Amino acid sequence: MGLTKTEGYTQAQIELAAVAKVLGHPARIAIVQHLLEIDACIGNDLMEVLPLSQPTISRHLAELKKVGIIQGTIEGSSMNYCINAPRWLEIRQMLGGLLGKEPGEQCC
Amino acid sequence: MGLTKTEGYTQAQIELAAVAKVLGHPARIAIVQHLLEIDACIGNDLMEVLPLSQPTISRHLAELKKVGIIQGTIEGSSMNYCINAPRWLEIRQMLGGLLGKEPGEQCC
DNA sequence: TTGTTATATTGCAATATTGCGATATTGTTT
DNA sequence: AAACAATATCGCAATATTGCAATATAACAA
Repeated sequence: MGLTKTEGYTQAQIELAAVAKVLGHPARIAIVQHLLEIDACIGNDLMEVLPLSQPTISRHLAELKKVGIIQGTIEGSSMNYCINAPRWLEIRQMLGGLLGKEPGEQCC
Repeated sequence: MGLTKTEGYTQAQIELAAVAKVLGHPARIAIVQHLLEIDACIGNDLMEVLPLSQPTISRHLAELKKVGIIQGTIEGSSMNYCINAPRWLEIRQMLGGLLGKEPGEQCC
């Protein structure tokens, strides 16, 4: 099918998975790391950072934007992408909530 | 293509993405949460927790195992899956290292 | 041995993802 | 206006993912 079932899960589980999924690609990890590093970024800079073509980078940026990790504003004829700070803190909470749980004793 | 390029990224980026990717599905999120909750788990319990068939659950378990999030030991005729504690702490470090970075001033 | 239980694997169909070249689109410059 | 720059979208091909039914496998029970 290729289509993920959404019935039977909590909204929190679905959203957590959606965020993790978007982070599940090295190019998007690299983009996020780069943005966190330099605080602001014009999209084309990424052509020198990533081993991908311009259209492909554009798509990865769109995916990151879809779940709110980054936001972009128009800056003349170029785009100004950066981390969406409030959302980033939200994601930290969400993922942190999962990661923070203790695995307990080794049982098997 | 459908095939993710791996050249041009650091090993850390590739591994981080691989872990995030596996967490990028609500069923696998639910499995991990459930395992963290009850500390141990026999695979078939999941049939009552997830809205999925037995073969599909088995595949999700296999994916979680592939990146080391869970481990399974044979317990008679059933499986005993649980969180791989040392690996879990490793993953917490990896993902935490990314999430912990401050997004800085809102720039756009 | 035969049946039962628990899990894994196979085979398939449907959809999703990834990547790029070509082409829009939009703003800027000359 | 015409050329240029930066980014987005389209169209395509190749591969990946998801899900289930059917089947295999393995341990246990009667």
